Amino acid sequence: MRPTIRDVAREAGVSLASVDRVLNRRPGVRAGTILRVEAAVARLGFVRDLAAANLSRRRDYRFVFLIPTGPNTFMRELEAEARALGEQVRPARVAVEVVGVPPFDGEALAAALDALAPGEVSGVALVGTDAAVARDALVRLAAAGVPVVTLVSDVPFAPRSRYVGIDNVAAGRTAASLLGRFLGPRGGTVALVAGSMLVRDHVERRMGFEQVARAEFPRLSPLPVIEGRDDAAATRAALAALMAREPGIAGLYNMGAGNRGVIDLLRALPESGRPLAVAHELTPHTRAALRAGLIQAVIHQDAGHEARSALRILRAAAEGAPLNEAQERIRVEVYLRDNAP
Amino acid sequence: MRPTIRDVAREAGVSLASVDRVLNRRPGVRAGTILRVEAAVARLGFVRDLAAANLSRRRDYRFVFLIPTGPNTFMRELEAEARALGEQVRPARVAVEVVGVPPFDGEALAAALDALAPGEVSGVALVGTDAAVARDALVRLAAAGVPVVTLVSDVPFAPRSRYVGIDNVAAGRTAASLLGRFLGPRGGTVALVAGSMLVRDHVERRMGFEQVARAEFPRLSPLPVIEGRDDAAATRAALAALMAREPGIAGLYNMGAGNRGVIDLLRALPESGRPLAVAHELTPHTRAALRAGLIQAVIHQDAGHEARSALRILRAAAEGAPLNEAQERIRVEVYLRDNAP
DNA sequence: GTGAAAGCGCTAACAT
DNA sequence: ATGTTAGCGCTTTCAC
Repeated sequence: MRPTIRDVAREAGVSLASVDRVLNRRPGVRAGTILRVEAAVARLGFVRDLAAANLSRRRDYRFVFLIPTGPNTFMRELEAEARALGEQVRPARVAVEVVGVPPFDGEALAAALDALAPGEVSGVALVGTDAAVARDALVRLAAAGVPVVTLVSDVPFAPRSRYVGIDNVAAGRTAASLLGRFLGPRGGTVALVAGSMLVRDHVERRMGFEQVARAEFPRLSPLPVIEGRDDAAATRAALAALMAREPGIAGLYNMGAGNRGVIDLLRALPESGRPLAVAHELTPHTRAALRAGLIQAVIHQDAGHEARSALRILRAAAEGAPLNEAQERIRVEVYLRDNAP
Repeated sequence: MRPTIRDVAREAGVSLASVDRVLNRRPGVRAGTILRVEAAVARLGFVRDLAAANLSRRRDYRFVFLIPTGPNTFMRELEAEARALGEQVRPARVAVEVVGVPPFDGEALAAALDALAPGEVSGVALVGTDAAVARDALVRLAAAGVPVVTLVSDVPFAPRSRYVGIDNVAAGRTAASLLGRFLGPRGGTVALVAGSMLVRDHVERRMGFEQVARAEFPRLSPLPVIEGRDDAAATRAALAALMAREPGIAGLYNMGAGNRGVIDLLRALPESGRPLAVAHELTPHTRAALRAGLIQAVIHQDAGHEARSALRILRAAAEGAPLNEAQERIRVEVYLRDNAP
């Protein structure tokens, strides 16, 4: 039988309340008593039952996830994961609420953040738009004592703020490595497509790509970045225009969303004229394109893992619990046709 | 305020005990009462507090992990993860015990399994050795009602038995894809190294490799598999012998452990004569080799994820709870120098 | 069949 | 500074 605070109290010769005070480091206990209780705890190997403690405290948690609206497949998956997670943790008395926010819109994000009543929310996770207004709203929220994590795209707003997502520089480096090796010693020109150079993740991916291209694959010539605003049609049009004025493109790296546009364009090209392509996020579209050989590799981040990780981090912050850091590292996943799930 | 069984009882006009009986589908309740309770549950949106339920049931869990002994870095990491996990879940009244078992030894594994008293253990996770004796012991254990999962290397012993680990055929396919692309149109002969063709994971990796090599990279010529028993020295010796009698090896796929032996040998080779290499499991050694350019890619499985997944599955089985299947899928991770964490 | 009441291990008033 | 006691939400005897 595992020891309880009653056992500890008896062993230390004090009351339950004193044991509780010591365990929770509450004031009002003599130093000597503290020592006796701690000795008893050590002797018995006592470990406090978290469930019982939380039950007694009748704590309820409410966490809010701010996720961009719009057709972006990855964001929709992230939202679905957050909602599913909410169902899963409900029996443990924690509520997860998903709030939609217009994408690429710092003002809207700031407004949504300011609308949160600090007393009523135990923590906030949000997909960042790196604008000054948003940063300010985050600072206010954190100042009010609400734990905050940024998801997928970071907004560094405080020295100790946490980011849940991949290392986007590493992702860009990986893309360059793959394209560099796949293209071989001949190299070639490479088209770079982003959603917007105003979101941090795309900027960082580009940086990583250039680093490796320059240092290790000098025969790789990246063209200036074109922007597709994470929209399929716009991306396709911009890319088509680029290919028209820049013949002989050998490689393609889509750092943003809008993969449907890229894939449609690739499919329309004669096989001999198709660049080798690397894209982000495994979705039904990119998976099909991998299988069809239209895309050679996909760099991926696991939305479910990110949602769970964000919740674990917020929960730990809310209850002052420790964290298994290794579990929270989001992987830069690489999928070829053969290991795609 | 979230509803409790008291609210449900009041709403349905019955007692707490009846509500409890209905919620837990225990017999001895009239059909009409059941309906009234269920209606009240639905009306109030009642969700049972799991922590309180477990507390009241005063349930303790004890799970046993059977992990091969020996110097295999990956297995040591798996053990460390299992132990760390044990610390983490102790406050929730679940104990995780790690038991060492000699590797590649079906008899020893069977003996360890038979030594488990079915009544005293809530679930067992084990790294499989696919021998008949082990399979029989697993059947006995499962028949005694103990939930079982196989880890890393499967032992199919029952139609509904669960396996926690990567799809090793996909891993082998991925290795072939990478080597095929990296070597380019010239192709070349490829050395295949395994620990033992008696463990299922290595056999499956080989199968996957051959599939892709034949179908997609006909210029890739895999040599017959050599075995190193997951031992660095033995692996190095066997590989050196192979290279001596088979000059001009262009690629290398180590499906097993013993990476230290492979890496030492590669380092000793003149740079021009080094095959491009793909290995399994990211460890300090393989990470360093990636950075040094001695290995081009590592196929990895996350030991921490596997340990946590095994525990979640066993726990769910023990308490009859549902599972988030997506969370339990172990990824075939691919690491190049640039995305290695 | 159904209900009342006593806990599970811990916390939080409220005494002392 | 320390102890007593009444719960937290649920399960489980044991009566009725």
